[in-house]
Amino acid sequence: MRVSSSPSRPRRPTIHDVARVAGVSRGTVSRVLNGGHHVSQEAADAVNAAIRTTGYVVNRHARSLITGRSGSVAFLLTEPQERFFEDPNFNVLLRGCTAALATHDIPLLLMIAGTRTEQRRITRYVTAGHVDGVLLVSSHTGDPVADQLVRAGIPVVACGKPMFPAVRGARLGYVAADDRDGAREMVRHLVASGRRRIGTVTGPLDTPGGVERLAGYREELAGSGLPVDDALVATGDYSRSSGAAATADLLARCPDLDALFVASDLMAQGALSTLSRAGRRVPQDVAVGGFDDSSAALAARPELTTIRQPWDRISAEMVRVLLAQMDGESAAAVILPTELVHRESA
Amino acid sequence: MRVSSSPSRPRRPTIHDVARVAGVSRGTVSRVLNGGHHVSQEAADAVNAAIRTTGYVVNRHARSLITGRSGSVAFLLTEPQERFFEDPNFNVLLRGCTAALATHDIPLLLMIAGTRTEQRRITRYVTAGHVDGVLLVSSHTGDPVADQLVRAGIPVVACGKPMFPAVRGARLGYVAADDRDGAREMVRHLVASGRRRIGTVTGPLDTPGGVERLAGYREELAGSGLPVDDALVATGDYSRSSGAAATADLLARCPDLDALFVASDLMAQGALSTLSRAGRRVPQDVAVGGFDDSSAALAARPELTTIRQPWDRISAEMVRVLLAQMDGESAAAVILPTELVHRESA
DNA sequence: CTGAAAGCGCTTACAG
DNA sequence: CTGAAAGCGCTTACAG
Repeated sequence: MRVSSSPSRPRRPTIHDVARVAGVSRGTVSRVLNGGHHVSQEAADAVNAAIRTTGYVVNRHARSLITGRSGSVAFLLTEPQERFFEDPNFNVLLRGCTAALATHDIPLLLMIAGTRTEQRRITRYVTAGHVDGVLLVSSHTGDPVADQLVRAGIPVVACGKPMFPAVRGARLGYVAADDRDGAREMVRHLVASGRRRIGTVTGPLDTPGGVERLAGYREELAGSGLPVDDALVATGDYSRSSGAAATADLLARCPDLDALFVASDLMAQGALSTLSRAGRRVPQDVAVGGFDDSSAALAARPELTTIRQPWDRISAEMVRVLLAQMDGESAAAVILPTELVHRESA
Repeated sequence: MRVSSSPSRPRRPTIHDVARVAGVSRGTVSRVLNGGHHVSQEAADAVNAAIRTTGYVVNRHARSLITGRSGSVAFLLTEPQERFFEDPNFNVLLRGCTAALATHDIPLLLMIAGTRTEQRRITRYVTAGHVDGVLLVSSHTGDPVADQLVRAGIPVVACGKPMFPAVRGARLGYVAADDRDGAREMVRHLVASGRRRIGTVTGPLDTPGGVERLAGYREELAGSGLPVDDALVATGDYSRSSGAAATADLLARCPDLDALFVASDLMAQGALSTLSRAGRRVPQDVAVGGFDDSSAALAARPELTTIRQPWDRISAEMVRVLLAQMDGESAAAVILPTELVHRESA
């Protein structure tokens, strides 16, 4: 039975055509394609020449059918979409992962598990083996998708330290910036510049970034001999508007605050506009430190002093660790150092 | 010959298992899977039940091997990466396309053709049939990738009106906002508010957005009986910094300008900071109108009056048109209306 | 080192 | 409506 190919596209050359032109068997062509082991130099040369003259490109579907591997990787977002798509870091991460995978000739499938239906669909798709591994962007507690993928034995590497407990200790790699240390560095900087009433706007406390940066804030304050006052802590959700709202709360509770450590640049933008509306000058009246060093830091007025997360390295490491896991290595955890970027706001 | 499956993952059920459980042949199962034509209700019910009990999921590789279709679509970026990844619209577009395709159970492959090498790799990948269609984000003249894909007969739908001449009239669909009309609307608004020396910062003039918005600016000015002065025109590249630089030029050349139509919100952000550094108040001294209604418009201070591009509809239309093209329909062009969003800057 | 051959899981004319 | 069968393009033990 022949499936008629559309008339516009001529039949693409197959391994059989290459074999004929090279004067060898299809098995030999395949061996050349797969590393060239157990093939004489002569045969290999003939095959490579034939590949060139025929314009042969491997049919990945046929290959996948027999190897059982798809040759592709998913980039999976299980957050509510808005949050991450609003985040300038997301772009950097996505671009970095795409580029790193391209190096290995592995296409990236973008998947967004916003709704329950989508989650089910994606879980089915991935566990059906349509993808060899998953780069996961999701840091919330009890992510059912991540949980199921890991249980199903799919290699998964998360961005940020995973918090879903069911999975802890399982075959789940991750790559994260050193959130706690970064937060400490920022608070240290604020203290060193003479601030004494330092508030913080945290990320969601069911995310590692939320928890760890708050912990770093508290540790550094305590280490500096400053009181740790819960009235100085407000929680946001990483969005600009939540940063504005949290800052308004803080200002109402502690009118005397003279510095703010905000757990993301985007929230810091919101903090800046609340401060400006309240007539507080930055940094003279209130110093503001952000986190991420995303494009939002440069767009802010004044430009944000912030903690740089090495996103380019994070994406490269995520891909490296995932590929290793797909090759059977055990899941690795990689923690990357952060860096203080000094600008105008603190 | 059996490829040993990894011990951790049990063999997945195949069409054969479903057939056995349902008590029918594999052909019948396949027919049910592919629309259920020529199948009795009884058989269909039995098959569906068997699919449920076995947890069967189709093996797409096997299906693709025989149908010759991959069942996936590429989202291809051929711009220098930085520009688009800096653009907040990009996220909206990417998310929208992913969601629209997901509706049809079609995965989106993200491809970035930054370097020459990448372009070659991607062209080979796509023309080899690894993807059934391409959503193209690239508006520059003479894009070699787009050109080759269209020539190879791959269904392609571009975001924005394509400018590469070699391809014009070929099987290339596109979806675009009405750039010219949007520009006219903004200039009309500026004129109506009493502005007389209206400058513009254009996009790159080898992009339709650059060309069309400039044309709209000129048309509306002429229609309003205002002089069209080339000293009032400066060109940017859609980046924030280029908007800042172009505005500085304009201010030097025409210190008396009282309004600015900036062809993107991001560039308008740059314009705003140049204006602020120059001591010009917005909108009192200089009114500033943007274009896009991206998240940058809301982040700007003052908030930007801008032209809204209907990105959600653009992505949905791109997918619709591409799918139609993949089904053999001819390439369509869709122009979507824009809308003035009135905020603080003008 | 190399060829012949089996088989991956599916779809679809072809007969009935 | 339905089954038997061919065949999509590839990889990989198995013999030689």
